Amino acid sequence: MSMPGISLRQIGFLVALSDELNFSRAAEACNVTQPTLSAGLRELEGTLGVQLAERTRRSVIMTPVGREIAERGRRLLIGAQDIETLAAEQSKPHAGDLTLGAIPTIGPFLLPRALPRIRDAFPNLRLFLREEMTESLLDGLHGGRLDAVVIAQPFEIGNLETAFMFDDGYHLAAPPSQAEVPDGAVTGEVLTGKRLMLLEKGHCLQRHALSAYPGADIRPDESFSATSLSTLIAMVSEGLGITLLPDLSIDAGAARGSQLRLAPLADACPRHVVMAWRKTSARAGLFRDLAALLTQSRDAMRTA
Amino acid sequence: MSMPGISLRQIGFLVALSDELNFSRAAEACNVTQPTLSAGLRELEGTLGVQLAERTRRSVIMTPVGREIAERGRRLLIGAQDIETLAAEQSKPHAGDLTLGAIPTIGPFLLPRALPRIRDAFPNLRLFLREEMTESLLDGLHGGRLDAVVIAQPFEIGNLETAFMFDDGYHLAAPPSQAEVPDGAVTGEVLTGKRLMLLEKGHCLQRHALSAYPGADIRPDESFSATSLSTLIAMVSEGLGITLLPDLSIDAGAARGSQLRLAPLADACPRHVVMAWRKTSARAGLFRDLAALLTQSRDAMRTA
DNA sequence: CATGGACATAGGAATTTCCTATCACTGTAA
DNA sequence: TTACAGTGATAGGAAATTCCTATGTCCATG
Repeated sequence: MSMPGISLRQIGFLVALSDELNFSRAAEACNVTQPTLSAGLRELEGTLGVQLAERTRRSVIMTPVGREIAERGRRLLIGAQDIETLAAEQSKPHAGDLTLGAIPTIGPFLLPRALPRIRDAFPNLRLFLREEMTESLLDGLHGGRLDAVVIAQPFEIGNLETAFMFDDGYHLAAPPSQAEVPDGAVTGEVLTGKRLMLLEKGHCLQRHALSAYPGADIRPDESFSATSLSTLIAMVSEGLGITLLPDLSIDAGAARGSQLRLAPLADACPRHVVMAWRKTSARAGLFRDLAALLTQSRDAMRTA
Repeated sequence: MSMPGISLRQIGFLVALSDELNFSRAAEACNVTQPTLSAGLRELEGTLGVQLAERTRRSVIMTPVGREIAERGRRLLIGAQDIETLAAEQSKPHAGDLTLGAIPTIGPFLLPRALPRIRDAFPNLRLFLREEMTESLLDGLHGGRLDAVVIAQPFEIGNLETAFMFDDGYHLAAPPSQAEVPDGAVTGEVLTGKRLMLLEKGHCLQRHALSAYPGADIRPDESFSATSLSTLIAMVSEGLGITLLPDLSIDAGAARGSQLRLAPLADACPRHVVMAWRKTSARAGLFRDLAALLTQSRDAMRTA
């Protein structure tokens, strides 16, 4: 294993530059001055023997190799940080910073309830929470911006490790006026031929809700799309249509105060809510513990 | 992406130490003096905040974290080297050093014939060849000791990329005395109930030959095992038993000069010979080209 | 034409690196 | 027991590197 001629610092410069496409901003991101970054990149180009970025006076354009190397470099930096994290986890288990992402149809209903429990179990953990849609979460995970994410399967997992947390079924939500929705539990039959109001494109709930009854003739109401579950609930209250709401959101009280008719759909295919992280992550143990805590929190909401 | 506190150089120290378990030898491997490595490792332990190695006066023992971090570090170094290789490949395509491994039942018969062709096509490539058994080759590949390997499927590929090269069938090889083996092509039936002499444990040809006729009652001759194909051929010549020889070795003239009776087994399941390399390798293009050249060389042997 | 923002360059101070020389210790062999 | 060989740690200083400030040069824009 011969010694590398390049340094992580220089790789960091390259990655920052490929993100910012601007020497000064990249330098700032690296906590160095612009000349330092400039020299560092020049030296990297020297040792590698290839041009990594085209500098015109006005803009920076990465060369194809530059882009490729920046991408590999990003993975390298993540690996280096994993090593540091691993060491930190070793000396102070379950402490330090953790950036956790969650999809908007789960995060706001689950995490606030779970926070006391988490704080209690891991008092030295500083939790940074983010809500994004699945695709963005997975990007962030692979790019090192996020450490772990809470998402709903089915979805295309890449090179990820997952821990199952709980299944999340659906309630039918209809305006109080809509008498065709009975009180109490109903089955998927009431939905046949109906049009559902859904969240806007990109939310996995959209896709999942439509496949809650595989083969059934359930279609989206193309004329509406909501940006959040609370908007959706408001729209249903206004009598604009019906929708499926995740059980979790209802148990969390999202529909409390509104005049919805809610009926559990016991026979719907539930979503599988999981915690996911990079296979190479240094804190799989923490993530698994965290997943268990979130499962507990969800169970507590059910019985309450 | 915050800047790492550790350096590749220090990681290199750790990896070398975990390989050598001796500061002086590790230092030599890193081309530094022992005090330098000593200080570097101490500093690494300082920034990581964990002890990586226990130093007694008499020996070095890696701590569990030390081992884990060394393993991750090794992957990091490979990634860094891949970047350098990628850059080199960019500025001088298909040049530089390449360490190619091959199993002993293929390498010696294929590579010598192919060398002129390779030299011709890639005059700036310096090829280092190694012959090892499959398991060792795969280890070397993942550990960065080898860049690409030539092996025979089926086998458990890990995170590898492969390029198919050619199928390699079998000839039945028997002593000249053994009249039960007819001249000309034969089918698997002649083998039923027979005992085959094979290479010693670890050679994939052993396993492959026995499964050339799935379901057939062919068993190894436990009392013999050869260390190389030429030994095996000599043993058959001596009348000690019969065996299956790969077509490639015969076309390469391995049995030339011996008194074997050779009969092609047209209906045997052939081995699939492939080139394999790390998915993350920077020279997939070169490897694919090389595989094509080797396929050509093999075909040339057939027609000749 | 003046301006602001971009990246490159220069020079020097501060830091870091890394070597040689040496120490302190410990098993081993005479 | 003593001498020795081999281990990793330590010290000190020379050399190299790093990285900042200040400045230069070019270009697009108003």
